[in-house]
Amino acid sequence: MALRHAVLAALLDGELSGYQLAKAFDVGVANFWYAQPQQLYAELTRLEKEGLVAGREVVQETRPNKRLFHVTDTGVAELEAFTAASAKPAFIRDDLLVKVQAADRVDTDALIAQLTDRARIAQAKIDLFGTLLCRLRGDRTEEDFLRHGDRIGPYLTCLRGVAFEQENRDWCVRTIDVLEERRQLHARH
Amino acid sequence: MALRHAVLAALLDGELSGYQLAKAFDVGVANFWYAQPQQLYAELTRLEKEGLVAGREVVQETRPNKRLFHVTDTGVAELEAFTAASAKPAFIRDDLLVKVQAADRVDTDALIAQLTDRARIAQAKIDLFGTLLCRLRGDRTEEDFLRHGDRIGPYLTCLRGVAFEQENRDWCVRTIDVLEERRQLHARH
DNA sequence: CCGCTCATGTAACAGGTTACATGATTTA
DNA sequence: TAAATCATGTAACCTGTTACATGAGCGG
Repeated sequence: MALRHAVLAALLDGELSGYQLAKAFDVGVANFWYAQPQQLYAELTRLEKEGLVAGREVVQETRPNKRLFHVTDTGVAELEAFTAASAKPAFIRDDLLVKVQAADRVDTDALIAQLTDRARIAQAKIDLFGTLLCRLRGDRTEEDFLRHGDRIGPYLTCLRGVAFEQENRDWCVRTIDVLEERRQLHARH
Repeated sequence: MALRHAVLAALLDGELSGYQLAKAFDVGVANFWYAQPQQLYAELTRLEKEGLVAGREVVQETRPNKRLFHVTDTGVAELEAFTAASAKPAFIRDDLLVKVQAADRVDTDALIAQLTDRARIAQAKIDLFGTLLCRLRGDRTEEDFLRHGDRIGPYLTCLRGVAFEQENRDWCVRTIDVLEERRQLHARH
């Protein structure tokens, strides 16, 4: 069960409702973990039952009531133990790469379209993460912030996200180039 | 069900036994998909039942007999359909990044050790993929191979793997630097 | 003789995905 | 008036992981 730790790590930045947490898992947290809202609601319930997070009801008038959760001391201890335990190597599972692996035997038109799309999405994420990084470090330089900032965890993971998406985009563009050039060469036959 | 397509794509390069396929999923295929041997044996059985791959028994004397599988025409058609369908965006799920997200609140010693380890593993993969790329392109230059080679799918995915692991390694090293510098600053208090 | 490679699986369990469900308010 | 946002879940299903199981040959 690993989602729980991602939730705990995400909640370190402050109280969040299930809904807000789901939003966080759509942007910044998506750098290191992906989860659907349903999973998060279920996980929050479990974590609360085990005392790793605590929630408080917030009554709203124009909106449905919500419950804001924060990490308890037990929760922090759990994160501590998790961090001390050795991490298993991360692995990639990407449909698009499977398709590229098969590129020699299948129609490349649809593939090029998907690579184009992926490159566009990657660029959007790069832009998003860029503004996120600016917001996190405020008016300090990156060096200064990383040396003296209070909360650098999210910044570091975001740096990783930017690098990942840049590489993602560049690889897509390169692959599109290769496939298109080959298509032209093939057409001349 | 996506493992099936990864298996089909991996089998495009030639007949493989379940055991050999497991080896492939440990090296080259690991660039785009990860799976355990048990999964592969089960998946091969299913794929054979559905006629997407076909196996033939190879009797061996000094070794246990094995069954070599290849993709059937139906299997290629399935891959074709899979490639045409739109890919959902890939996502990352990495324990180590969760730990870095929480880095401000937990002990960093164990974390630095894990980052060091990860950097080492990444470097090993870079080296491995480097030799793999050389083997795939033979004596041709990369440009030449990508333009005129028969089977560029595995090469392209491997390029992606190299870029990913380089970025991985660099980010680990950078993060270690940051955490160690902060530790020294903190120690002076 | 111990551990590695070849070679293939089963069974129980944990975890994740998809589909379904509800309902009020704000914005275009 | 249609769509998006806020807010929370349940249930069925699919997938993946962990543990267990077997057995022969080869190399140090």
